[in-house]
Amino acid sequence: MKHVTIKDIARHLNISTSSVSRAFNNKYDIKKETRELILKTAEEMGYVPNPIAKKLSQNCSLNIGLVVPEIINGYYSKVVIALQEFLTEKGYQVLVMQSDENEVQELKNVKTLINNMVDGLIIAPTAGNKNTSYYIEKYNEGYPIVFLNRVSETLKASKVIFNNINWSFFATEHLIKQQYKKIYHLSGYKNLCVSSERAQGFKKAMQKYNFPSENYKIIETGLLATEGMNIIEKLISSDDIPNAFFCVNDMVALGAMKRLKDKGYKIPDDVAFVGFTETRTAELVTPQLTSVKQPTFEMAKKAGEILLNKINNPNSKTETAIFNGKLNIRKSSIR
Amino acid sequence: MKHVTIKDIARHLNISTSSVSRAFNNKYDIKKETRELILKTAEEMGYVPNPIAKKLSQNCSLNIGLVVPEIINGYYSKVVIALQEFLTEKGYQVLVMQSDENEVQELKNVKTLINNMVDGLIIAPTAGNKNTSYYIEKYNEGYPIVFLNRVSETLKASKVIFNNINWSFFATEHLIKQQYKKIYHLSGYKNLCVSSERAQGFKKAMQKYNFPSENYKIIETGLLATEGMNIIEKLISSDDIPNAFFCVNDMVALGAMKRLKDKGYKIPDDVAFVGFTETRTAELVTPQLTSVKQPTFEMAKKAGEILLNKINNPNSKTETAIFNGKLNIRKSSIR
DNA sequence: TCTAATCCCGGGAACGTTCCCGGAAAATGG
DNA sequence: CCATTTTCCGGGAACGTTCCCGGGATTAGA
Repeated sequence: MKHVTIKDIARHLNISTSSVSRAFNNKYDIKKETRELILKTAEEMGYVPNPIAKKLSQNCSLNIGLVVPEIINGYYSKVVIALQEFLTEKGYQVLVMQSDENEVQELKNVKTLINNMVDGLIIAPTAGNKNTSYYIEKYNEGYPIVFLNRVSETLKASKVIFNNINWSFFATEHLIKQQYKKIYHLSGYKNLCVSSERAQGFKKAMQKYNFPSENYKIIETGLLATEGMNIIEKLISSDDIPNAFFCVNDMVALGAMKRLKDKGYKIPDDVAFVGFTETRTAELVTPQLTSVKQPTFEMAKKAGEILLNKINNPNSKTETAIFNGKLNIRKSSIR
Repeated sequence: MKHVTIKDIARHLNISTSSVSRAFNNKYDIKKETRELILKTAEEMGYVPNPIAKKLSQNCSLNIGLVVPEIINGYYSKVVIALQEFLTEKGYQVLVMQSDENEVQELKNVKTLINNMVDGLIIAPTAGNKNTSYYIEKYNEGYPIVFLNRVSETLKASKVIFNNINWSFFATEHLIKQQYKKIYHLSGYKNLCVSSERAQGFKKAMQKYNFPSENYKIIETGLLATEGMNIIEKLISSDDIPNAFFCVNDMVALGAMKRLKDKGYKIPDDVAFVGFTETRTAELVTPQLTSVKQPTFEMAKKAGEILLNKINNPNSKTETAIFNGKLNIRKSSIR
């Protein structure tokens, strides 16, 4: 288990450690032959560079911190994978922490990561803005941070976001064109920007198509399937079921759909559904769920690119990337 | 952004760096008052220890490598979270890599992690055994490795596994007791031990209850929903649909169920379903899917415990933990 | 042929800890 | 009061790299 080091190679070849180091870092001031000799004997001696020593001497950790709300959520597990792949290839390691939709936990995670000397952070914040000011402070101090997905367009920091307003507008428009006359929006937490943006898009569509205010409604629920179920219970008991639901995400849609089906409603004949942030499950339920697909991989990768750029080039400008998606129309929303 | 170090504190208090180090590591040979003084001024000066230097000097990385087939799979995202929580609390960091059900990728991941000097590895191997011999070799050299979930009971290494045989026996028995007379098992890859174990459990039940061989069948599919869908197509075209399916996992069950529903079959009246490794979706489809729930968190945590024990106590014995689960009976399998 | 530039390489400090060793001061024992 | 132990602390090497500095050898320029 004893590791062979740069010194062993130097001693073995009777040269200096500097030269060995130079050979590995492909520096200019080394003769081609000696470089090749060093690499060859290093290979033979089974040398692998010690990343920890390297980190200490260059004082950077080559670690990137990633904070997401919930890994079990398919969206964020894709984010994790995408960044994992992208950053590993660039020589970085990714430390993932989840905040469980809890601001206190989130801040704790970020501080843990900073204390562990990550070279930069990618954060998909939870609802609420209690921590944002702290992050912005760090960001303004020059600490490389990129916000992903859950952050408002007005935030003054590098970020990668989805065009929620437009795509929830399109999703709603689709329902309108299918001639559904009474449409409710099941919204997420009010203080979560993606929720409010999606609600805005919904409202915009309602107004553009002159829906009378008694024919649409925005109901705040949450992000979980159970919350979709609960709201249906309430609506049924107050006999207030519309023709169609546009939901803040697939989970809420699936929960609501499930409960309505159990109560004997026919989907989409009695009630139509459109979700958001397409999940794997969307295609496994009956009827299949119409949903807005986001380019998750691309968004995550972009966040990685912006972050690395900031790390390698500290006074690079604040960057904002806004992505568009695709409305996958399935049986849950067509007559 | 300049970090304050142990030396700064030493200089400021006019003491040695050794003492400062001792104060932080709570070593015995330091006076209580000086220790408190040091901690206090360190706090005031905003000192945070540099983990990289610590790692170098103790030559251990305090990193644990975790290799899973697929993070997007709900089971493994739970594993990731559980280990993340457990190991972070113990002062370790977790580096997660996914192998995408690909042996080559898996080996590459493991080697990357080893080169990055992880102190130990937790591996949930993909199907096939090409890499296992390499891992066992490392294990026998004393490298701390714990296998999780996907590994046969006969493997001579520390491992945490689920009692697949018994619980697929119970699941099958449940279908038998519901009076289903013709039951097929949709199995995963043949060379994946969890698949073959689950098939064994199924067969055991069939034999115990004296099912004639024309009334049961084991069909090899895969682990994905689409594979469940495809097999149904085939069975329908050869007019070979049984009364009940016991499936290797929920995804296959959900795919198969979906396709049967689309073709007009009633679940569970025409065909019943039981899955395995309960997913979130199990409760969102109609009818809800009966499934075997595994104690994922506990299993992952146990793997972490065994690993840490091995790291801190290199000649600790090989350990095997076998877990049991629970059959959650829902509408998809009751008359 | 002499000077200046270029090319290589070695020496050694630095990164921020831990930890071993030895010694001074204090406490203990008789 | 002296010898011995205990308590506490400082010095400095070590961990394995990188990187700056300087100097010798080689080449280029006239």
